[in-house]
Amino acid sequence: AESMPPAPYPPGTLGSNPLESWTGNVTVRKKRKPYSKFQTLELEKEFLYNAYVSKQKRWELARNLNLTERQVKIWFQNRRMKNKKNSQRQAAQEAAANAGATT
Amino acid sequence: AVMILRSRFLDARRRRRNFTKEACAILQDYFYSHLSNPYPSEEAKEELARKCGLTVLQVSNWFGNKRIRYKKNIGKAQEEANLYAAKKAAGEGA
DNA sequence: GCATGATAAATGAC
DNA sequence: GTCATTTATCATGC
Repeated sequence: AESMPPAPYPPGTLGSNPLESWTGNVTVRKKRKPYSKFQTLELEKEFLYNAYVSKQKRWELARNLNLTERQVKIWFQNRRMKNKKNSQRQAAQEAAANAGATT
Repeated sequence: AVMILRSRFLDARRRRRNFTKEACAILQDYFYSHLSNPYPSEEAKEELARKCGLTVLQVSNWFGNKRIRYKKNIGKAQEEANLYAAKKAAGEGA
């Protein structure tokens, strides 16, 4: 089975080729803007304290870093995913090392 | 200066290596064979990863980059790549 | 000098 | 909340 494309596809508004309907992503999304070094460092410091930020803390961070609460929330979500990904990567490397050592 | 040293071993982008031609051929073959829905399932990704000697994450990255970069080239020379799968399939059939 | 792989913001499904 | 994505950006290969 195949995965479903994540974005909603309004009917009839897609590309010319019916074979490639997935190319018609009509969602209007904000352009990605990298955060400043200061913003990233402050967020990282708070993430080190706890991976889940309270609403109160989120409000303070948003105000101090000139971000929206939504941006702070999403940053922590992405940061947790990054953490998990790195953990899995490290675990896989260790498993490979052990497999090589046991032979 | 400090951050440059930090990222030098933390960032995998520094360790980036191009995939082998065999791996790229396998990935492109799947991509152009599923142009109507180039979203491989987790199982398909694992199989592609095994055949290509890559990780599932690398396969996901490749399809993500391929989809967006294919989309940006529609109307240009990218459509010529459609012939890639078509001719290959025809060649195998014959 | 761009092609390419990996990552950082941002969205949507569930 | 997670998580597979989209998209722009980054860093590298050649």
